[in-house]
Amino acid sequence: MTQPDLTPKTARGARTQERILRAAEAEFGERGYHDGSIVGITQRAGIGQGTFYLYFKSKEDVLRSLVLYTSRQLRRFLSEQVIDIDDRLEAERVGFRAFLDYIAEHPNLYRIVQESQFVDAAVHRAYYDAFAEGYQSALSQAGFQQTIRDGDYEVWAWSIMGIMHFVGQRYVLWSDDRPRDDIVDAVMDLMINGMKAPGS
Amino acid sequence: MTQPDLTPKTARGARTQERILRAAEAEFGERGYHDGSIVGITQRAGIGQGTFYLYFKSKEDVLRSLVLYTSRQLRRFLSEQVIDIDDRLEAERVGFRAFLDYIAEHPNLYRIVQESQFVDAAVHRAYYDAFAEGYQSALSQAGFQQTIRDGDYEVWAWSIMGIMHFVGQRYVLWSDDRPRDDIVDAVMDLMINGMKAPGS
DNA sequence: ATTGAACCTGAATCAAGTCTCAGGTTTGAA
DNA sequence: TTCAAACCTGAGACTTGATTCAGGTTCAAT
Repeated sequence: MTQPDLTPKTARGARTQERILRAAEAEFGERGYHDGSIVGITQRAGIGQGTFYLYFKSKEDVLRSLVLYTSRQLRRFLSEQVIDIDDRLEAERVGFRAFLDYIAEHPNLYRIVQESQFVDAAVHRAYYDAFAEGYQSALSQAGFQQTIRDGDYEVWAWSIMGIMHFVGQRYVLWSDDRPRDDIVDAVMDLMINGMKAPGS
Repeated sequence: MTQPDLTPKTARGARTQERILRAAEAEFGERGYHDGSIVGITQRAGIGQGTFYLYFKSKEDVLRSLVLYTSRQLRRFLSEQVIDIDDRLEAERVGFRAFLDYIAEHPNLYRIVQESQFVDAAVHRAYYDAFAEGYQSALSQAGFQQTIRDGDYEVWAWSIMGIMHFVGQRYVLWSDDRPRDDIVDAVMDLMINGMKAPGS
């Protein structure tokens, strides 16, 4: 009843686990979670089917791993891009641009995160909670320094994530017919200045 | 090779088709599209399995029907709520509130629309394109009347949809620990005034 | 009362795909 | 060189569920 330890013990094992992860990213990204198969993953990885189960408990388990991986990688990437920008609004612009570039570069990972909502809702929610928390504290900091207005930063954080998600979906994943810079400008204009007419 | 006509010819048939649709809404909403089954749908509807195929080509087909149904119903509902409000910003507030109330009332339908992304991407995208178009033309109208600032209304429309989606997901579907009015106020504050600090 | 189009049934068919397992190979520390 | 832990294999046991179909029922028009 004690489940075996699935951690690779040698460099060879670590390499194989990594190949499985990359193969699963391609398989799920291209065919979706349900149509994607273990056979497909192991073939892409160039290993036997049984090998998959040396490193992952199940099909669901590898999806979870991919979501956690994406969460860490994307948050690290965004914070790296923004680390030495003092102005919050400028950081917002750079971060938004970096996000669009990331999903353009990793559409499969991004799709997998979305689909995880219907496979393991908890891991999907944890992904967004982690982002929201980071955003909210960045906004609080900026508010304290008077870089931005006072406001309900928790709700704002979720609003900003919503904008990023939908705009990224529409203008990067579905079609990239418009220059990314224009998109970023339009969004920043809305987020910074709002919709209110000048004389009112 | 000519596929049969699946339209109900009598009131009885129409009633049965409607029961299937409602049963599928519950089944897919509660168990998800993939875990949901035709057996489950037909049992909820109180009919035989074969009857399902008198009115729907396949499992996918009934999902498509539900998405189209939701698209029409939600857009009708929102435009009804907003029809005699002249001020666009006030209309925005009322529309947003109505949207939150709708998904609180119909979480299953809303989940199904989301999941359709991974079953029939075209119908999912059409759902959002229809909304975006409506939004964009409402914003253009308001811009013409100087109710709102000039801007990239297409990108703004997708931004607003993103906010509605994420905020609805977080504060209605995942948890309703905060009063809906507060949420609406916080979002409207951001959308109307932006984040910019007063003296800058 | 008759009739045929519309409607309904659910057991059987059939395809897919996850996960296990018994047996074989590789590796590196002693 | 030895040997035990780690690693790898892939056929097949097993489950699940969408869809079909041959046969039965309802109902409204004649």
